[in-house]
Amino acid sequence: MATIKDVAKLAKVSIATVSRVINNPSSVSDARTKLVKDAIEELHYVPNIIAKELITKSSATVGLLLPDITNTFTPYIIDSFVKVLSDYHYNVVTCITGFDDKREQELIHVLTARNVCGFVFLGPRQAHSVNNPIISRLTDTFPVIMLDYFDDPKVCHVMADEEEGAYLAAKHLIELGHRNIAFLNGDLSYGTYLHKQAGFLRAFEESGLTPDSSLMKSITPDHIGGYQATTELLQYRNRPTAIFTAGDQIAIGVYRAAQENKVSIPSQLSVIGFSGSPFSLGLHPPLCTISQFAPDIGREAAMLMINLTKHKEEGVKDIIINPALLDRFSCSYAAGHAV
Amino acid sequence: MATIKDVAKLAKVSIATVSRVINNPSSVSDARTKLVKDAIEELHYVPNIIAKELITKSSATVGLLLPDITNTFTPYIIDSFVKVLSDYHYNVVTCITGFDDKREQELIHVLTARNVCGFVFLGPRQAHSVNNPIISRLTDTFPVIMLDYFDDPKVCHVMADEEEGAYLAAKHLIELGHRNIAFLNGDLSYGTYLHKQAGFLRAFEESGLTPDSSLMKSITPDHIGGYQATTELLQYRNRPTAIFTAGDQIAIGVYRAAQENKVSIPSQLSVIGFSGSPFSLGLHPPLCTISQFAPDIGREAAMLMINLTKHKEEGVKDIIINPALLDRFSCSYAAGHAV
DNA sequence: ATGAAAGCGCTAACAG
DNA sequence: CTGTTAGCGCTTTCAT
Repeated sequence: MATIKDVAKLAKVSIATVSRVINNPSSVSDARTKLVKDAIEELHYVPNIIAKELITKSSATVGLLLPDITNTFTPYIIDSFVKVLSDYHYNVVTCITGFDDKREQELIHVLTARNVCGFVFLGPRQAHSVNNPIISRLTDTFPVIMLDYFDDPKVCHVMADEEEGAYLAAKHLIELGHRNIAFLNGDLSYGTYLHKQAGFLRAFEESGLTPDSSLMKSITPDHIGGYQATTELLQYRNRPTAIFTAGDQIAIGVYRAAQENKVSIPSQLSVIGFSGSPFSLGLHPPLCTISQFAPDIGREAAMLMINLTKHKEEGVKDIIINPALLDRFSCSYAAGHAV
Repeated sequence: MATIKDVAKLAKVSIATVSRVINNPSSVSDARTKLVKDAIEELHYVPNIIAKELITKSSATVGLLLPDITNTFTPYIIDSFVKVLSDYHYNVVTCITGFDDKREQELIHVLTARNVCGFVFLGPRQAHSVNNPIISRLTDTFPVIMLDYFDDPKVCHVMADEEEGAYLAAKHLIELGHRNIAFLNGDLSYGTYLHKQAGFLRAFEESGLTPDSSLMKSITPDHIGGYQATTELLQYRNRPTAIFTAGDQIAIGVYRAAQENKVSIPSQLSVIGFSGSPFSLGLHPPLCTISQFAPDIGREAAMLMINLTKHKEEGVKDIIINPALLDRFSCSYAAGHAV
């Protein structure tokens, strides 16, 4: 790889002049500018951004940490996040923790050593993860953006109001006349599932109803967990007439279990998912779901990081996105409900 | 952020000694090692990898370029790719081109400037993309790994034999007695779809059969394209008894169209997908599909990159993974076929 | 075993 | 307008 020295030598100018035609072209005479540009062309010279950042003490690389990428929600956030940042000439180093605390800690360390300008954490995080104090301390040095619940006023949040989303879902089912409503949720040690539960309960409370706790389950939040739980639920004497799932992936399993048991959606079983990934439209019938507007989350997180770093915008800023009920064809009135 | 100087000052040693306790501990006395380690601890010192790489002229960052991440296949490759690389202390800068040639070119340029150690291209690529010559020239300086068809002996390939995969799918349907077999494929200017077509045709040729070209369609390779095409196909007088799709996503649309038209899978319509993403198991009935073993592709690509950079392994190496038919419940014998 | 000094590729005063 | 010089954070001879 050619360096600035090689260019300077070939163009018969000093390296300072080369640096100037790249960073401050107006300060160099036309004649020398041409000389330098020709040399750059000839040598296929590409300035070393790393070296530049070393001396300017800047960085345009953001570290993105996430536990899992193999779901239908995360990639949509990454998509807009990465695209917006690259529009502004930022790079993203993607790290996958696999829900492993030790690994996450190492990755945070490596990203620090790699001179990132900030951190973004995407995906479910345990309220009492051993790394949470480390992340809190990170805010002394870097902007930290959480795309999830995290209880520290020094980190920024960009996320949907998931409590409200779950509230919307439960309220919708209650208004349709359902009373035996199952809730297929994840592990409550994660903030996301805890808040979804809170929203679910709030809808019941508001209606003066009491949820059947035997229908509220903590499962592995994927299609397998959804399939197993639904298969069980359909045997219950207080069999649910509606199921709300903490993620669209879970709903896939619900659909399969329902179809295998010849339970028709929505006439015999209403289903609402959570996340609003496009593929939920591909199910039959198209899944009613709570959209978190993944692309918006990614875009807003990217813009916030840019403001926090480039414009040195001060003050912690939280961006909370309103979730919305995407009413489609997987919900209907409960049997016997007066319309 | 503390620097090596700060540590040296606090430990009252030279910066060379600090560097040694980090990189070559055996060459420093126990007493000074402790002094330095205490100072590192106290200052939360993290060595700047960037500066180190600048001087050692090394790099452990690989550039990953892909057109689209919002599908059910790509994330599985990224998952294993990123995880294996981080096990070996490599980082991955992820860039999304959005099928935009200009953007891809800029991203290649930026990654070069960011001192990556190599490039990986993941996802469909046009056989005559304007950037292909640029990528070819990249091989003069960097290892380049293609996770797709690319016609240059200087780039490495890690991918499934997709021609063989399509052949397997078509052969399976033919052996089940199907003759009216539809093929929902993508744009043939992309190598991946062209080779799938070749495999499809080979199976027919081998059986002495001629495919019905009116059943071979180039569509947008997602669930919407699959839905639209299938809705049409089901009106045909030579209505297909089986459909092979170039991707699992397309098959989602096929399922929906079939269900809406009360066409039962597999008894009235057999379906085979392509890619083998786990979610295809969640469909009802579970989708028969050609697995490309995405996690293997990611892992092998990562290991190859490590060998190419760390061990300076010479010679271009291609790793071709055998696809496999995952026979599940979406295919059955053609009506009237002798069993 | 340890420190001084040179230098990776680059920018940014400082002279001229 | 242009070149010289110092130095970003770090490693690595070269002496001692």
